[in-house]
Amino acid sequence: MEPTQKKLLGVAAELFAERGFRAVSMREISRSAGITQAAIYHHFTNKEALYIAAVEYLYEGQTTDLVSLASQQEDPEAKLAVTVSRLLTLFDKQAQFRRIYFRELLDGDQKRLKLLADGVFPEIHEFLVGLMAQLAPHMDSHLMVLDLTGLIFHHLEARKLSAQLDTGRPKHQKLPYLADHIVALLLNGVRNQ
Amino acid sequence: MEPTQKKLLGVAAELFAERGFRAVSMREISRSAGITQAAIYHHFTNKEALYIAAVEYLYEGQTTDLVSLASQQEDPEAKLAVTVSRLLTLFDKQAQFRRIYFRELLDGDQKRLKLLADGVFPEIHEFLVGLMAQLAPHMDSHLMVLDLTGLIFHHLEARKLSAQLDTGRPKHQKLPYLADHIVALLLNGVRNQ
DNA sequence: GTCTATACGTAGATAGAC
DNA sequence: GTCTATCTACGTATAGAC
Repeated sequence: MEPTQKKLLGVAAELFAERGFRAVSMREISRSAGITQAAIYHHFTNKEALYIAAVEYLYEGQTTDLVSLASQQEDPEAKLAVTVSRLLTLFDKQAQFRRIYFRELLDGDQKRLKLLADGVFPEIHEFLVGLMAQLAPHMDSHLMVLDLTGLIFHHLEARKLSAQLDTGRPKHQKLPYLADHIVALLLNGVRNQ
Repeated sequence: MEPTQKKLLGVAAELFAERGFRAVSMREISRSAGITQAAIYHHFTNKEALYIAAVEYLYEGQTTDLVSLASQQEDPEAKLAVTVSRLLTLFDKQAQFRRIYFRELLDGDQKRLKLLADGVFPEIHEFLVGLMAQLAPHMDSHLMVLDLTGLIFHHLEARKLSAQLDTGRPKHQKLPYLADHIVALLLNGVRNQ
C-alpha cells in the first residue's frame, strides 16, 4: 500500500474512533495526514469509503493481536485468568478498536456489522469457545463470548464514568484488580468464595 | 412544563439516542415537534442546551422506573433472578436510555458523565449494592454494578451483531434465555452446574 | 499525486414581523 | 410563541492546473 494511503487510514481510524463519523471532517483528516482535503479524493471515493477502509484497517491489526493471544497453553482455569488479563491489557491499549466496536454497535448498518462479525469475531470466538468448552461444557459458549467482551469492554470504557461516582475508587481503575474481579466472577459467581 | 417544550424534549431524546448529537439537525427536531427550526430557540439557547435538557429528561423517567424495580422483596437469589429479568425487559424497552448511556460513555465530557453518575446511578447502585451485600459480601459491590450493567446493556445492544454471526441463534435474541444465562453465570460462574 | 479554486448544500443561529 | 427571511460558517465533493 502507498504510504499516503496508509497514513490516511491511520489518522482516519484514530479520529473516527475518538469522535465518531459525523464529528470528523475530511479537512481535519487531511490536515493530520499532511495533505490537502481535495487530495484525499484521489485515494478514496468519498468519506464513507474512507471510513469503511479505516475500520477494516483497524480490524486487520486486531485479528493478528488476537491470534497471538490464542497461542498460550495451560490448564483451563489458569488459561482463563491469563486470557482475561491479556484481553484487558490488549483492549486498554487498543482503545481505538474498543471505541469503534461500540460505535458500530450503535450506528453500524447490517453490512458494517457483517464486516465486524466476519472480519474479527471468528478469531476470538474460536479461541474462547475452545476455552469455554473446557471450562463450562454446560454453558452457551456463544453467549459466553458476549459475556466476556461485554464485561471487558464495558469495564474499560466505563472507567471515565466510574471516576465520577462517589463510590469510585482508584483501585477500580487498575487492570489487575479488574482482572481478578472478572475471573473470580466468571469462575465462581457470587455463591462461592 | 409547557407542552411544546415537553414535545421538543421527547422528540429530541428519541432522535439523539437513535443517531447521535451530530447526526441530528435542529430542523429535523423542529419538524418532528411540529414547529419551525427558529422556534426552538425560544425554548433553548442552542443545540447543546437542548441535548443536555433532553438527556436529563430521559434520565428522570429512568430513575422512577428503577425505583419501582427496587420495591420487590424475596430471598436473595430469587431476587437476583427477578432483578436481571426486569432489568433486561426494562432496558430492552428503554432503548433510548440504553443508547444514550453508550453514547455518553463514548463522547460525554466530565460534566455530562457527572450528570449520569449523580442523576441516575445512585438509584440503581443503592438497590444493587443491597442485593449484592446479601448475595456476595466478599465481592466488590461497585464493580458488581458495572458487571451487571455491562452484561445487560451489552447483550441487548449486541443482538444486531449477534444476528450477523454464523453462531448466532434465534434463542440468543430471546430475553428469558438471556436472563437465565446471566443469572446462572452470576450465581455459579462456570465451575458449578 | 497533490495543489488551488470553487461549486453547492446544509448546518446553527439571529432579526424582526405578527 | 411562532413565523419567514436571512446571515455566516463549514461541510463534502469536483474541476482543472502543475
